[in-house]
Amino acid sequence: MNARKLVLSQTHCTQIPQTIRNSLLCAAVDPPHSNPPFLPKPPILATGLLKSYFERGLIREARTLFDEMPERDVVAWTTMISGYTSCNLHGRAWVVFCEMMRYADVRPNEFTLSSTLKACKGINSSSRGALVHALVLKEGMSGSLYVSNALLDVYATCCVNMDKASAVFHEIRGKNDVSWTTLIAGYTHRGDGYMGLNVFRRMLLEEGESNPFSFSIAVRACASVHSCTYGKQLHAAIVKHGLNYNLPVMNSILDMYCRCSSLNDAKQCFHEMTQRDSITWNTLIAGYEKSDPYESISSYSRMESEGLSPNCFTFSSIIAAVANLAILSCGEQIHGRIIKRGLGGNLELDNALIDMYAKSGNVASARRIFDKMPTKNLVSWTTMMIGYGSHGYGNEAVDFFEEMVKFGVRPDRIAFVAVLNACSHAGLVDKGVRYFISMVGDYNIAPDLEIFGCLVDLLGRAGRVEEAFQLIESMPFDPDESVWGAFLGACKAHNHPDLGTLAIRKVLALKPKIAATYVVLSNIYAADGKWCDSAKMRKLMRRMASKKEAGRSSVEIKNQNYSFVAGDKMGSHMDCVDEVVKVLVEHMRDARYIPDLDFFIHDLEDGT
DNA sequence: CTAGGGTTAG
Repeated sequence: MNARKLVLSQTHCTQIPQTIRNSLLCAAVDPPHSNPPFLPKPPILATGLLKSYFERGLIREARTLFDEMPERDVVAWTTMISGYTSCNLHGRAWVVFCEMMRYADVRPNEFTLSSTLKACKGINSSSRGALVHALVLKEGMSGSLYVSNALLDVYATCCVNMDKASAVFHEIRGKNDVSWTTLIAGYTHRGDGYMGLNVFRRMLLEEGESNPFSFSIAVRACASVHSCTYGKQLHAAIVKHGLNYNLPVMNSILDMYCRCSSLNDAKQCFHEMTQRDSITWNTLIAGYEKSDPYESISSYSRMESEGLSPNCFTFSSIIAAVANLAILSCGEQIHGRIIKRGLGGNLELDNALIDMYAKSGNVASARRIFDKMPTKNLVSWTTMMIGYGSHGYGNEAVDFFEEMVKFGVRPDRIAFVAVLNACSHAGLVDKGVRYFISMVGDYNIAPDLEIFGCLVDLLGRAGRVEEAFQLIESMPFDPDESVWGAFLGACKAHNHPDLGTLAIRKVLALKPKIAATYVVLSNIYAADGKWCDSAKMRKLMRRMASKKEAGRSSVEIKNQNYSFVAGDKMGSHMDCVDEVVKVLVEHMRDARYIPDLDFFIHDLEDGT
């Protein structure tokens, strides 16, 4: 080591553990006698220091030290690569690997290759993974289980399908549980839960051995296919293997019950858990968020009273729950707590807040959050767009979409659904059609049934009913209830009785599951004077509605929340609602709006 | 110096 190196080491050493510092300084002051002076020992100590820097997140220091190292062996290079990936700087890790291959006179070993493959996964690049794959073959490293498993993981997470991953998997001789779990996770994380479960079963048959990792990912697969039956079987197997004391495994079981909407099982599972961490609570809170927002909020207070502090995940769920209930004052309170806890700039939380303010009718506040965000992603833009679109600002929503594209954010399918809905409500038919063409042509997004539904609605609302019908006939999907429903509305609004009759037949053949469909049908019959058919629809609807919990609406009046279902009598509060409705009707008359009484719900008693 | 699992947003 030269003198310059010694000085540098001392400056670096101010922030490192005493033991490393001492050994490094000793090594620098007293070179080992066993080494001849012109053949320096490999920089083992400096590499140890490098690793220590990365563990503490001291990236700049690590880089400076590495740059100053007079001699850098494979281990030093590999430490840089794995150090960067462990700090989530996968791009830099890749650059170091390229530098090593280009300029350094060292050959990569199995450590280097598997660390580099992890970096490829981090930057989501299967092509770079394939490059490393070639190198693996060239270096004769394909026998290394670590390398093969890392390669399998890159292909499983970054490729469009599982072909390459499964090819790698089948070539591994002496597969271990990591190989199996990586394959299962690959299928499961891309939404192919059945295939994931299939591989899991094969693993149990062939391996005869299981591990907690594979169990929790298999449980996740059950959740993704909403199979509570498989989930319960796995739960039983987990108890049998004594894994019901493994916290991550039980968290995944809890999540599975929530996602399968088995809230009673979720509740029981939660109570039986001997150990709970913040993920347990977050899972429960997120699970209740969709079906029982009140319970979600009360779980949150219980979580806090048990001394666990909520994090971004907790608040995201709570904000979503509040958004579903549209209780603005509560949302503002939670927003305050988020700021107090210093979680203000979190991207996902800000996105949830935009949605909450927009759903509570406060589009301006939503926009304020959006404007203040240090970084925005596609979800931020889309949420804001939906906020505009669903409050009658169709033109603003469309402008917003344009601005987003100009900003360099690439829209996905959901963003197109949002902009098409906005066009539909703003009456911008031609623009909407152009967006559809651009979506397919410029963005290479395959339209699905939902997108075709938007298009049918767009054409139908604008009165281009025949075109809408041709579209339904020519699209590569079987139209569902919502497509026919949108079309039916158009037939009625623009007076196309023949196509309307056809649509009615099609809708009824699908045995509708949405109550609103029966309302539309009933009203169409009623408008036509077919009272008997109309009543039949009401009857079918009531029979269906009684099977499931009624959809509740919430309203906030003077800091009081009222929740009610259609047809509810809210007692004395009803007077207040009636008053508001009367005022609204006055406004409508002033604006010379002629109400379409055909759309009024004909609440006929059965048999009339 | 190396590989696999659990919770967020449109």
